[in-house]
Amino acid sequence: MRKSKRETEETRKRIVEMAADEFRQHGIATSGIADLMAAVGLTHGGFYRHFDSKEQLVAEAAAAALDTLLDTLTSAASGKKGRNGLKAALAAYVCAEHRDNPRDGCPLAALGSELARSDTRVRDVATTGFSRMVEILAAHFDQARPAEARKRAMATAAAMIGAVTMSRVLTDQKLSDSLLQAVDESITRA
Amino acid sequence: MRKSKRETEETRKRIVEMAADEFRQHGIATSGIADLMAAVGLTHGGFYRHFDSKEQLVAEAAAAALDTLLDTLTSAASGKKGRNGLKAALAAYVCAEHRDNPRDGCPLAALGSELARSDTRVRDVATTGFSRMVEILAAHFDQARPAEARKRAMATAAAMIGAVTMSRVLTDQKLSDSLLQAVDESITRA
DNA sequence: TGTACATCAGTGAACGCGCGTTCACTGATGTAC
DNA sequence: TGTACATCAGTGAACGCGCGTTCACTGATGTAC
Repeated sequence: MRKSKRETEETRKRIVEMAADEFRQHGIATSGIADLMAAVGLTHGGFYRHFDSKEQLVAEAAAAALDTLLDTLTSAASGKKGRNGLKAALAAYVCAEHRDNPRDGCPLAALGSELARSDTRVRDVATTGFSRMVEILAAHFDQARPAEARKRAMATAAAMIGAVTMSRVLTDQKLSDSLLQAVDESITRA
Repeated sequence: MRKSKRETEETRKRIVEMAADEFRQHGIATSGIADLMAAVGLTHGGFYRHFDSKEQLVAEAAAAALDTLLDTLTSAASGKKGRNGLKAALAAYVCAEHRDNPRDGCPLAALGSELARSDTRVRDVATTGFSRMVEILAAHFDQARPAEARKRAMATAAAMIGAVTMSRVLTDQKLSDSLLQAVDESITRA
């Protein structure tokens, strides 16, 4: 049953990517290894040929999800200067489509409070991801001095993450929609 | 072993309050009924004399935690007018002390992403709590028309919740501190 | 290039464990007369 | 007001279940000669 090196590498990658999806959709503590492996088309026993523990997978899945998010933000803003780049990134993040699809969205919004209680390795990954998100946003506050741009970018990132998280909590759709709109306007205007 | 009505009522209240604390500190899915009852000084079997299910307790604990939060915000801002009331509420919420003590802090910040995946009853409670938080904040945007004040209050609430949530994720203390400061300044300035 | 052997990806049963929930039981409280 | 009985808060054992993790095994892949 042994697989080739290339196949092994690809399987590992598929597990990480499926985990990133499942964790964002169902939460970390509430996603089981057996279900995850079944989703990839394997049995649970093989998991430990690829990872030391669930926690290691969480760290790698968070990193993968953050990479995707940062690519999305970067490409949304690409080719647009200053405020327009920021607006484009906001439109991609603070929107109903993102709210309704946690599975391929931002892991900080989908898992924020769970990440806060995760071990250091996982939180380190999230910290790096958040910093990179701030840098991407800061590049679009180009009329401010770098230190000031970074501060504004941090506040913007927190508002974006809070907006999407809370928009998913609210059971009142109109309220949820208007929250997203309010945050979008608030940042765009600032 | 039967207890008097008054004692029963008090026991029930103690369970709800302990649950509110434990959930905020350790998360909902990761807090067990047995541990919770032991923390209250009882055995787990008695739990179902008071509640139909864990989910019901979650809803009541979330409501209790939100009540406390709203009292805190209200009393922080009390006696201060307009912008000064907002500043006082912000100082109580977007701060290191709140970040470092999830156990008696805001349940939306402590449990946001878990609440987003909770059942409708729990999310209804969170929705009401969020709306009331928005109303408290909106009262301090008194130079704007009511609809506009409400919008700004929603954006402010999202930023506050996002700030505290993310400040708990970050492993870099300086970065965490400066995130709180950036959000505080950003809202105060707006 | 071909052969013999070591490696190891994946399987599926099994591990101990803690979960939410149920239940028979105890004995103090509440109630009906 | 006192007595007899029903109620029910709390106990602790037990339920089925799913969790993360381990392990003996299989057989294809990789490697050494």
